[in-house]
Amino acid sequence: MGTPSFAADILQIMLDSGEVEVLGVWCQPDRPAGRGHKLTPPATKVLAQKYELPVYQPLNLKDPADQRAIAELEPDFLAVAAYGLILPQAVLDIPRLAPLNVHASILPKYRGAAPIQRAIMSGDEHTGVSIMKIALALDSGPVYANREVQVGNFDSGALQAVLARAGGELLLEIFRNFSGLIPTPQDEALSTYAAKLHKEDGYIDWLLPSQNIHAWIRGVHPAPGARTVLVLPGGEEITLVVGPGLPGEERPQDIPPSSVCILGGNRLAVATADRYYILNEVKPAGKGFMASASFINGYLDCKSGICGHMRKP
RNA sequence: CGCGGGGUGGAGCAGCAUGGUAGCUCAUCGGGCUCAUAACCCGAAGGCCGCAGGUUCAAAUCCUGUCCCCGCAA
Repeated sequence: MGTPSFAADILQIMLDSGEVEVLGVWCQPDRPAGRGHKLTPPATKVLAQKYELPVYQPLNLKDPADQRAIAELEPDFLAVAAYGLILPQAVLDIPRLAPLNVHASILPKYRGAAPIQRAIMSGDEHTGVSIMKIALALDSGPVYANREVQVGNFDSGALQAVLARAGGELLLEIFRNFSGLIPTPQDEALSTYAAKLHKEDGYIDWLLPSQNIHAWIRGVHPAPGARTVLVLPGGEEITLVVGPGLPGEERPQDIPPSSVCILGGNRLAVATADRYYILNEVKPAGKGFMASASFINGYLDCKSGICGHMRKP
């Protein structure tokens, strides 16, 4: 049971293993999405159909008929990842062995909707995946196992793929050794909550040190995206979404933070509290991502010195 | 019928309301300067202006149709 690509990646691992019999796939109903509001199927559904697996898309799982449909399959496990629905106790009681959830953090830290992003934004050096028995309260069940992953220089999109793989493999291990496993209750006192990200969370504060900015941008990339507004000397403003870049050389005294400069090698840089932050790619409003050198060529007049400054949207 | 932006030499853009020599910043190639360079100077190549019709003496520019791309929102 799961809906977005994180869940689809894990499902793919189950299918590739050949060790698991997937009885059915549950995901949220197709929703109008994308340009023109075309009805779009979730990632897991697309994958399930490719393998001709039965797909179920109930609005919720409160209807006894939908619950019965699950029960009739007589599953050993329920494996859930980013499903986006609350499972009633009646559903949790169905599997013969256990209802399991793959969560992209080392619980009890980062319960909730955006564990990957929040871990990166906080500058954590590592995070991971946990697999726990599902309880009624959000992400609170006792943990069977977890696996750490280095955050490194990943952004959320890339780290999600890494965590999905780790989660899938861990899930397989649990399936294999389930009879010997005893889950460990979470320490409630240590729990933290990773709230869903909103667009405003992507607004960059250029007055922070470059490392914090670097972590922040990677955390919110690619969704909801790191946003800022470039104010040109003439007063014209360009709204930008920026991709992850790199901290650069130290900021000279006479360049105030949030100034935008072009450094040697045609690099687009923003002054922060301590260093320059070098932008690799940038997306002007209404356009796609482009190399920052291309942006300079097409949008900026100046070749050196301060070419403008950034402000929050 | 959700809202919007765009298709112009390899890249990113300007030009289009007031039709009439194809522009800018890069990249590329050649030459020069320099101990040297991603710096600087000089020069060159490279475009049927998405496609199809229409209006006109004349269309990148106006009109119609068509294809493709992208962003937002969810």
